[in-house]
Amino acid sequence: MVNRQFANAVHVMTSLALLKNKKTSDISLQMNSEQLAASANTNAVVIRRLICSLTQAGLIQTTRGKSGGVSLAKDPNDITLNDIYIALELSETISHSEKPVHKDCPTSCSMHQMMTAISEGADKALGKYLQSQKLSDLIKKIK
Amino acid sequence: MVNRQFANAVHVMTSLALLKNKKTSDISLQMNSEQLAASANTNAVVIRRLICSLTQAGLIQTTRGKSGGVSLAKDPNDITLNDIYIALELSETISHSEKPVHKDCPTSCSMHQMMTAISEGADKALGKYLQSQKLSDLIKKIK
DNA sequence: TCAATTGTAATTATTTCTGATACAATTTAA
DNA sequence: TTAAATTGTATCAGAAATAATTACAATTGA
Repeated sequence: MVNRQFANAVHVMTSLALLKNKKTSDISLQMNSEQLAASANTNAVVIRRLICSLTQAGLIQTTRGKSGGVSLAKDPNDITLNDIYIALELSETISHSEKPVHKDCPTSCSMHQMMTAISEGADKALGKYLQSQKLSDLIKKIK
Repeated sequence: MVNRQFANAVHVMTSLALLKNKKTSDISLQMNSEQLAASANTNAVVIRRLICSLTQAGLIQTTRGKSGGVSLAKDPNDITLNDIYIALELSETISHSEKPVHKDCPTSCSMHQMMTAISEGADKALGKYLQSQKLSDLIKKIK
């Protein structure tokens, strides 16, 4: 139940990676947020917000102003899904309540700490998997 | 970003497991939805909804009517967090859009299939971790 | 200087999740 | 046999999270 941001970010990165691999011409290997939004069937601002996160993480480069746009900053072979996931700074995979505990209930008193540990373990497991998925491998499956 | 259901279900199972381990008396080793709701600081109906899922999965037993309630159906040593997770039949960990694709865009055309594969991999990784966490181990950490 | 673009704030709309009320079905206990 | 307590479930209301939209400042190339 990770939200759509991640899927959209993967979409953006995939598009840019495919573009980077097109060595056939000298066209500027960048796309703008409108094009990316059209491809991902969402709004350009949604894409631009993702772009900010991905830029800060060093995964893409952006240029502002006229004829600006976005391009991949690294080789697809050096980018994993975990890099993308981390870039978005999403909240923990397994959420749990911050509600007050019942001090006379051992379970209630221990749950928060317990769920934090479980959540960390889950994040770690998820991260390990995502780290095994290179962007370069993903784009091989396209067309 | 798995929703609170899972945390609440773990809470319920933990409470019941602790109760089952109390061998000190012959009191009926069951709790009702009101007690569980109080412990988890939520509504009794929320708990009853979880109870239904957990019962159908064979993890707990419920008895209806006066002096009814809920008790653990198996040994905590034979229950993992994955059993609980599966019981809830939550949607996939990584969600992605069902929106129409742009047929002239290779990325758009491939994304759904790609994200489905990624999501399955993530679910599998998460499941493997959750399977390693036994309820019996969790309750050892309490008090 | 103008047009195109990113960056970002603010607002609205939509979706998802939780909480609450109500009541039928069941079953025990008095 | 009747009353009370409980699960099971439907339905609605409210809250919270997410996504979409509008608007505009900042930037930069042509």
